[in-house]
This record gives sequence, structure tokens and C-alpha cells, in this order.
Amino acid sequence: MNDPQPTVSDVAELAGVSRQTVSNVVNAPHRVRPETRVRVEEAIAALGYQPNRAARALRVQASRLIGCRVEPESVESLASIHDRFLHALAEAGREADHHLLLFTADDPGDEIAACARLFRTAGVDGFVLYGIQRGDPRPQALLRLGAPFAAFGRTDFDSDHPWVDVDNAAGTAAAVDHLVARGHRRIALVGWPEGSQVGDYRATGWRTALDKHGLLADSAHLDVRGDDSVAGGAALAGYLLDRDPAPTAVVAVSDTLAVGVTHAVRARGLAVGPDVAVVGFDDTPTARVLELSSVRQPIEAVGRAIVRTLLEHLPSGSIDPEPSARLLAPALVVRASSAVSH
Amino acid sequence: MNDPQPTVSDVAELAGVSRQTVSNVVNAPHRVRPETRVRVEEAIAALGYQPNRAARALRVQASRLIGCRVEPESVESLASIHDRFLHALAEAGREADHHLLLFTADDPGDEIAACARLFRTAGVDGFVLYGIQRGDPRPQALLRLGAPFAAFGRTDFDSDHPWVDVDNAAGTAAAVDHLVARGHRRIALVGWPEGSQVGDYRATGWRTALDKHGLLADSAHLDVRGDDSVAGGAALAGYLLDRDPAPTAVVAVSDTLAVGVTHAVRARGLAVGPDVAVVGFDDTPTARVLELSSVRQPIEAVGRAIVRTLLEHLPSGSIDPEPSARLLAPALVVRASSAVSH
DNA sequence: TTGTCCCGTTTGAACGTTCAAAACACCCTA
DNA sequence: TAGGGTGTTTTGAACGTTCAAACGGGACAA
Repeated sequence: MNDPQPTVSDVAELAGVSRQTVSNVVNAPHRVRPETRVRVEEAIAALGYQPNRAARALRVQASRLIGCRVEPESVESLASIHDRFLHALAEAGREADHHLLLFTADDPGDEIAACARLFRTAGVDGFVLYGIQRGDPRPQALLRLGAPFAAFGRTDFDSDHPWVDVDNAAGTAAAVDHLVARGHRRIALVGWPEGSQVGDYRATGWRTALDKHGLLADSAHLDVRGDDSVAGGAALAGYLLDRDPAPTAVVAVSDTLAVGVTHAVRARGLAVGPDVAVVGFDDTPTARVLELSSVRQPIEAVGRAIVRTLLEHLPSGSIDPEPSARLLAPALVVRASSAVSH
Repeated sequence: MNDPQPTVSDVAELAGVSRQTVSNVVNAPHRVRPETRVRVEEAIAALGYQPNRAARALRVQASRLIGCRVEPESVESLASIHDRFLHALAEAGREADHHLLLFTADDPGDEIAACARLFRTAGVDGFVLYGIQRGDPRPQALLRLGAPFAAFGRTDFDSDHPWVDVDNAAGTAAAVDHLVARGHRRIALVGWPEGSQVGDYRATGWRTALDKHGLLADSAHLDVRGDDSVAGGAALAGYLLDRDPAPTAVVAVSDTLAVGVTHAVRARGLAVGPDVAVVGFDDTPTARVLELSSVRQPIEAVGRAIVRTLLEHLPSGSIDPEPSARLLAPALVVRASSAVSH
């Protein structure tokens, strides 16, 4: 029951070799003569040996721990995709024998301080930064600290820090393509106020896709913006629907706004789907429940890519100083709110 | 920039004392003469010393790490409250200088194996088990391992393992009280099939509250059960609403079911709230967005209680072998779906 | 034969901390 | 003045691992 975990010395004794040879079998098998290796591996299996992480961490100054801040639940928006992200990270870390260390912080400044502390005292190898936006102070701060990290999102187009991001423009573009294929011609955008990087990319995707289909001229006045709330979405959609000609389809840059749009549509006695198609963004559980089409971010792939990127940037990793950058395409999930042809 | 973290020896040298005295100042200040202590504390502050966790973990066989599995997002149900829980745990852990270590597992058996591995090799001090139900194998397995843990939920009423749980019966009872106060007399339950501990408690709360108000006789046939899905909730509610007399209020044991109930209500040309009041359970973001009244679990308090419970059960903690047990009451959040008086 | 090189293996030390025991200083009592 | 106690500080070792250097034995060339 309480058998102490065997150590490298126990294995060495059983196999009739020295401690270091056991260590080599585990960490650098090519250095060991094959028959010795077999003997040691048998001893390892017999004892159920597994290296002690604290000791290894102390010796090599690397804990195989990845730090990540857990965000508090945001009150106004829908459930973030943060928990999907954490799960994806943990899953990706597992394959590389790294674990996820969670911590909380009240704001970006606090997060930076927490990272510094963890990096120096807990030997956390690196960090994952979530929700990086243009002008975010965190990447520069961690660069200054010398702490390796990989960011979900980027401070700017040519960011010089390691990042992975979702191609937001491609997401709204896919939504437009889908709606056009369903016969829609007047496709509105319900977006966030200009200035947020994510929101701007999503708006750009809408615009360029319309342009590609030759619909941009008709749609200049179909671009409305407001803060991310249900009430806001309803108000913006109301404005659109009361115009003439009214749009027959709406692309919202978030599920929260999309829910508001559906409220406005129904309030006017129209049917979501047949009369006015609606597409949201993020594929939140709410979208699923409400049969709302939505652009789904490939969070699992993002998690894997981020962990890979981070590992590449660890001192122990391959010497690969070029900033890696990856942009992953989201996929549209079509549901009743946009399934019917127009 | 890359100054190595100062060690206990650096502090000792600066303060003109031995390593051990510095260690004592940090861990057992009462053993140190006050003027010495001050000198050492000044040196600590001057150098910005903080103890190295890996070294400490190696020496005292305690990592100040709490293991917790991240669940994958469930497809059918609404966003779980799992991310709120993780945040609460991390926050509570921070105050006790413990961090949260996340790991993934495919099923309970895998989770047990992962715990065993983490406990032995990573020196994780203890675990938090999420969503424990009657007959769950995990608590017994961890007891056998000798790994300390605290569970959210319990295997049975007189569980002999440390647990913290939400008083589910009190939650539905509060919903009933609220509806009665609003003038409702025929209050239905849309529940899960008998056998799930959580669902049974929630059903019991509904029943006892009705009994308290003398409404139980009228409501025997208002208890319907089905699996946790929107379609299921709609079907069950449809059955209820097509009876005569139909209920004027419905208590659902989950927000998922509650959403289904609202669908059924609207499909019959009735208004949610004025005609039929609906109350859900869990206060998910979806409930907020849909203006659905819902019973909110005090997850933040649960997180704090769990961490406290776990710390009490660590070998380093106070010798307090009595199984602590805490039952926390949820609170009803009233929104439009049940706000109007009947 | 002697020296050189290479491969596989072992040895001693080190990572930074805390435990256990020893040493020291001081006061009190016999 | 010796002996016992108490409170503070220091010493040496240990936690389990890996690094760096040393070691030993063939194979090969000079």
C-alpha cells in the first residue's frame, strides 16, 4: 500500500549497474550497450520505477510544467471557450509529458507578476497566454523576463513572439459563403466596435467575402457595431430589420450577439432560418441548444499547436530561434438558424 | 535580466548566519531570536529571495500541488460549471500557497491510474475529485492508494471519505418556495430518471417543499422524468402541458431540460413567465442569456471548502482524522422566466 | 609493443532545501 | 565550581536525480 517509490539506485542494484547507467537508459538510451539496456529495462519494469519529478526538476532546472492562467467566468458573455482550451492544452501536454499548472490573476499586470514568480521559484518551464490582443503588454513582459511562452492570439500581424491564432476572417468568410450558397444576397454584419483585433478580423472576413461574391456594393449600410451583449445584438438587429431593404441573413461576430439577433427577428414576427438566417461565432453550448449556426474555433488543434510551439521555444528544445506562427482555420457548424435555402 | 534566483545560502551569507537559520526564519520563525530574525528578513527582502519549490518538494516530499482532472466538454449538456469550479479551486489554492495541476483522463479508471502516477512521481500532495456520485469507484481507489483527496459530491449519505457537496434538495425546494410565493399551485418537476444521486436529491427537494406547502396531493402526476437533453425537456413538458389541469410552473433539474421546457411552452402559444413559469438548475450562461431563472450552485464556496478540507487531510496538516463533511446551500437566481406573479 | 582513440560504464559532486543531531551560550541550582 | 537545563545556532547528511569527468577495455595504427 505505502511502498515507497523505487529509486534509480534500486533499479541499478537489481540490474547490477550504476545509477548513471539507469539514468542513461531513461534519458539517452543510445549511450548504453543494447544488452545492458535490456537488463536495466527489465529491472525498471520489475520494480515499476518512474523517475521522481521533483528531483529531476531540481537537477535539470526544468519542471515539465506549463503555467496557464484560469480566467474567471465573464458575466456578460456566454461561456467562454476557455474550458475547452484548458482541456486541449492538458491533453496536448500529456503527450509530451508536460503538465498544466493553473493559477489565477486579477489582471494582466498581476498575471505577469504571477508568471515571474512561478518561473523563478516553481521552475515552471513556460507559459501559455490566452486571449492576446493588439497592444497586449504580456508578451513583451515575458520576453523581458526571459520566460518562454506561446500565445493564443497575437499582438500584431508581424508579432515577434511565438503565437498561434485562429483565422477569424476565414470564419466569417465561411459564414458568408455558406449564406450565399443558400441564396442570400443581403447579408448583414453585427459586429463589435472597431478597434478590437478579433472583431476587426471578423468584420474583414465578412467584407472580403461579400466582395468576392460581388455583393459589397449592396451591403455598405449593412455593417453595424455594438458591444458584446444580448441586448446590444437585439438592438443592432432591430435597426437592420427596420430598414428597407432589410437583410435576409445576419452574420454575428459572437454567439452572444447572435442570440440578441434572434430575439429581434422573433420580436418582429419573423422566423429565424426561413425568414432571416443567423450565424454566430464560437459554437458555444448555447448555440447548440438554440439550434444556432456558428463558427467553431478549432480549439483542440490550437491547444496542440500552442504546446508544440512552446516546447520548441524551451531551452531544452531544438535550437530553433525563428518565431513560429500558425494560423488555424475555423469551421462553420450549420444548424437550423441558417439551414434553409432562401 | 537572467539573474539566477538567490538561494538560502546567499541570504545566509548576507545576513551573517547559517543556511538553517534562514530556513527557520521562513518555516519556523518562533525558533529564531527576534533580532536575528529581523536581520535575516532584511536580507531576504534585499535579495528578493523565494524558496525553490523543487528543492523543497524533494526534501519534504510535498510539492504543494493539487491534482485535478479536466473534463472534456460534454456534447449534449450545456456548458458544465466545471470552469467555474477550476477557477474557484485555483483561487482557493492560491491563498494556501498551493497550485492546481491539471491532467486529463479518458474515464474514471484512467483517472485513478493518472492519480496514482502523479502521486508517486510528481509528488502531488492530493487530489480533488469532481462529480462524485453514489457508487463511484474513485474515492475507494484513492483511499487504497493512500492518496489524500477531497471530493465534490459523495458516494453516499454516510460517506467515509472527505467531501463537500451542494445541497441539491435545498435548491429545488427554494425554487418551489419562490414559485409558491408568486402564486403558483400546480408546480411540476421535470427530472432525470431515478437512480442518479444528484437527480434524486433535486426531486426530493421538490417533493418535500410541495408537501410543506400542502400541495403534494395535487401534484403526484406532475413528476416526469427523462434524460438530460433539450429535446427530452421539450417532450416531457409537452406531456405535462397537454394534460388537464396543466401545471402553471415547472421546476427543471437542469438548465438543459429547462430550455426544452421553454420550447414546449412557446410551441403551444404560451408565454414563458406569465403563462408558465420555468426554473432551471446550474445558472449556466445560457440561462442568463435566455432570462431563465435558475438555481445557482455556490461553486466558489465549494472550491474554498474543498481546498480547506483537502489541506486538513494532508499529512502535513493538523492531525484531524475525523471525516469532515460540508453541505452548502445553493441560491435561486430569479429572472424573467419566473418573475411575474401568477 | 606502445600509444591513441572510442565506446560503455562508473564515480563524485551538485541542484537547494530541510531534518536530526551536535555545539554553543547562558542562566540557574546544588 | 561542577552539573543540569533551556534556548539559539550551526554542522553534516539526506531527498533522487543528472552532469562532468574519470575510468577501463578493446580495436587499431604506428
